[in-house]
Amino acid sequence: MKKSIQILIYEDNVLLRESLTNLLALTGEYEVLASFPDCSDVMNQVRQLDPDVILMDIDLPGINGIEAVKLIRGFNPQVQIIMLTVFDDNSHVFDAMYAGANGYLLKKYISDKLLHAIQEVLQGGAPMSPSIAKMIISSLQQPVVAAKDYSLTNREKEILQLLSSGNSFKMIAAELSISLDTVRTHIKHIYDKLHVRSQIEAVSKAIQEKLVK
Amino acid sequence: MKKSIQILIYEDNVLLRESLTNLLALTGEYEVLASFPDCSDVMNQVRQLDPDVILMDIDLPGINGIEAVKLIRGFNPQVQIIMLTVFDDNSHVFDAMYAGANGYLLKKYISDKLLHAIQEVLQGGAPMSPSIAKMIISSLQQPVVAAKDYSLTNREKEILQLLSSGNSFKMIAAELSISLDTVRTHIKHIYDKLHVRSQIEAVSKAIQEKLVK
DNA sequence: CCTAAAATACCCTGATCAGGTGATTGTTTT
DNA sequence: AAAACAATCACCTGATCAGGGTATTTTAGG
Repeated sequence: MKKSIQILIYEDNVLLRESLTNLLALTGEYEVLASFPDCSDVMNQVRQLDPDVILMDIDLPGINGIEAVKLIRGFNPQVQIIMLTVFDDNSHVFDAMYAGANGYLLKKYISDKLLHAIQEVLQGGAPMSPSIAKMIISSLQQPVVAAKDYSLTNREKEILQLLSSGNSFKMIAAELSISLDTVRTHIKHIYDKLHVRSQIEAVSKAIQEKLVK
Repeated sequence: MKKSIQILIYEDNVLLRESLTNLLALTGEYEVLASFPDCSDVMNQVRQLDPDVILMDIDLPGINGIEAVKLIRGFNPQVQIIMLTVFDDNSHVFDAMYAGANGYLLKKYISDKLLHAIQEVLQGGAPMSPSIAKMIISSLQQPVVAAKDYSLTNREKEILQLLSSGNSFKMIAAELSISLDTVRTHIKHIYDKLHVRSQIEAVSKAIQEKLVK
């Protein structure tokens, strides 16, 4: 008989906590090691019980689920963590992702998707509800919008790129095989167009506004 | 009788193209308006046929799927585009996302997930294969992983931050109410620790390695 | 209490950068 | 053909930065 998947649950709602436990127990493939209504002792619990998967509610009293993930990730990079949340809004999801969660499931999809989500994280995937995935996609598509037009010529863009990579005027001149004075002329034009008065401002603005890679 | 969902297919593999068409036709809910082996006339085709959903192979001869998405998004922001790909590696996926695709399906999951994925995009979600979702999550978690330790003191970090925002030494001195020479001393220490020899290199490195916001 | 680290400050010299002015050549646009 | 733009180069002046050394005060740890 193969070893069952060991699971730890953090969920403050008693009914949901018990439903989850029952749901997982019924399958026979999963063993719920324990379930807790809060994360007050999360580090010791995870260390001692050493689960394969953690189901973590985001909205917990005391230490919230996101803080808990940070704590866990501080000493355990491999346990698979699936966040359970009623929020499909912005910041919570991102914070949880940054913290190091592996999957995100809206509570309304739990009955449909939980078992599938657990399988996915164990296979190295990142399960998430469609609307959450949509948020992530949208956030990644934002950079496309950027890149204002300062009417820089190709040569000016090239020089701004080199400057932003840490090259001095002298190095740029050598790199492009042109005179130092020519580099300076281009730099002056760049300053005029970007409305800045020093290399620092130019580089800062160029990187901030994604004028360079 | 409700109107069927109208679909356009771009896929260079003949067998797969026909399988997709048959699979969708069998359900009775979808109507394949047309299917093409390349994107040479994609703009006119999308404009005239005006589909609800487009299935787009990434690896197409001539204009590839990612370029095609950019072209389509140029005039049609609402059509739902699902990318079909054999790649679960790096850049292709990101490029497609930046370009404005709505979902991403690895070809090996097509038979299992295609119908479900179409439903999801039509409901405003973003379907994607678990491994692709994983890539996205990982990319969002990088900022957490980053930030090497150069043993900068808090004051040095503060000054590096101000420098990277475009401030001159003079401005930093004024901002922090310390002497210009003190700023210079801190700067020297920062250069030593980062192994650089100019403000440009320092700022470039600081932003590159996410030492500053 | 004592020490190490951090933050503060000053001086000097040479290198680099900013701003202004002017000029030549070739290409593109009108 | 004329005008506008792009890329190239030069010179001059004053400002800012880099690198070296030295030194005092405050903070944090053992």
